[in-house]
Amino acid sequence: MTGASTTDRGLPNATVARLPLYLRALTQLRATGSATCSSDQLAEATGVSSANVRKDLSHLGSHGTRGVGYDVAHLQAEIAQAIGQTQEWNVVLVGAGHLGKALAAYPGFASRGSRIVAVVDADPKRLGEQVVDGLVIESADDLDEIVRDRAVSIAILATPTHAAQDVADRLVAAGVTSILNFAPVALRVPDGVDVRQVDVAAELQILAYHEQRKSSPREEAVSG
Amino acid sequence: MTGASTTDRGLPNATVARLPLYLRALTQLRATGSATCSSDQLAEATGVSSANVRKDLSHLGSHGTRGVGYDVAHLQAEIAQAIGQTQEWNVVLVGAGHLGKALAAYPGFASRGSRIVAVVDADPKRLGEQVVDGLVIESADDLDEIVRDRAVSIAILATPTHAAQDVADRLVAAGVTSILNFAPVALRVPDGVDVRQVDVAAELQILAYHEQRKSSPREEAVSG
DNA sequence: GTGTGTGAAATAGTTCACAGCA
DNA sequence: TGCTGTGAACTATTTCACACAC
Repeated sequence: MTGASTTDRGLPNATVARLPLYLRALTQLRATGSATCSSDQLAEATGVSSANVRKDLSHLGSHGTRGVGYDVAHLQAEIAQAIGQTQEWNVVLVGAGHLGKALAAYPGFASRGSRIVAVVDADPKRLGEQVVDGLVIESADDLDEIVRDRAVSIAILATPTHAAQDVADRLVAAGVTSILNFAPVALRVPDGVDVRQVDVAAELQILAYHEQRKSSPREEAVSG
Repeated sequence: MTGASTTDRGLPNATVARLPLYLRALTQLRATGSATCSSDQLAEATGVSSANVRKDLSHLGSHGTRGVGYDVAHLQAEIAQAIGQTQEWNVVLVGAGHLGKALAAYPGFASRGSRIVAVVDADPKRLGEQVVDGLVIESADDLDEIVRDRAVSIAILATPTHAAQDVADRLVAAGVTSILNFAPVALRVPDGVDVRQVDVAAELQILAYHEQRKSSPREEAVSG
């Protein structure tokens, strides 16, 4: 079976996770003036195999031209449509510590479909502080109002670990249905709410595992 | 086939990616004074299914006790061993912008096996600036020396996008064999070098895809 | 009873390899 | 001739379900 039933428009998760990469690559290609590109070029630019690129794009029902490749502008528009980049998504950022401020200042969101419309923090001492042009730290008590008034559906959680679950509960109660969580804790959320986890220390631990294997002596042919 | 041949000690990648979660959960359990725990408890704490927990742990050749569960301290030690947390890993952080500084200040690395031993930046104006107790921004020109003298094998890349590939090349040349890359670009590295990618904007785009599906009208039973 | 360990089944994802169209 | 689109094969991962040890 194909991983998505005939009646729903759903793409395989693995494909969805790669669409942003293709979009990035296409934007670059477009800037260089290329009108078309092959699956090999996209593979080169994204680190995905070319067969995998073609399979992914075929899930979009996309139309490349045999012998030629894909029309860059057209494919870009198709992917943008598929992942909802035809609109901007309003995001609330919770937690204005070092990481929160760094994320608030990150210039890469706007060009990729997301806009941080509020930064909130629980610490009264931080209220009113300007983190970046047009963004002033607001009170976490106003989350409900902010989420509703500014049509927020996505939140970034950059709070201390101990506060994360509580904040998540309040975000969900206020109507947020997607959370990007930087706190190293598994959030419990109701069905219908998506959580994606970014755990930098865990990433390093995964790398450490492979490092350890690289340096340990080869052990082959145990029995033959 | 099992995904790892009999002759190599390798764990499935999916399992490796979850070991840090189990370790985190076990550390917490230990703090609460629990001497043993069941796969259900670990499942609860990590968001992984209990069957999956048991399968993962069985790959370690781990010994739980039927009817009882796992010995928390013992399992913790076994996982720590498996992912190389019996030693500390020295990490160089490249790029001391907002994100780099936030990462340098992050307190969660030390307790999870990694230590940032240097922060470097290409901007001469930043040299000498103290980012955190004991860490002063050094010149990117000294990367070679730093990597060699401080036994660094893992690097965190928090540079602007346009500089990332160049820095990666130099890191690899200096002997780094694992890179955690925050720049939104697919790094080209030789075989034997591991790269893990963190792309926050892409994460938001993935969430946006699911948001879009939630709000769009249900389309079911196309034909019957 | 209780909860692990594990084959077997089910599902998900990737790669192969080639027909077919420009 | 070049490159897409895709069934089929392969590989990876998760879930099931239950024998077995405590």
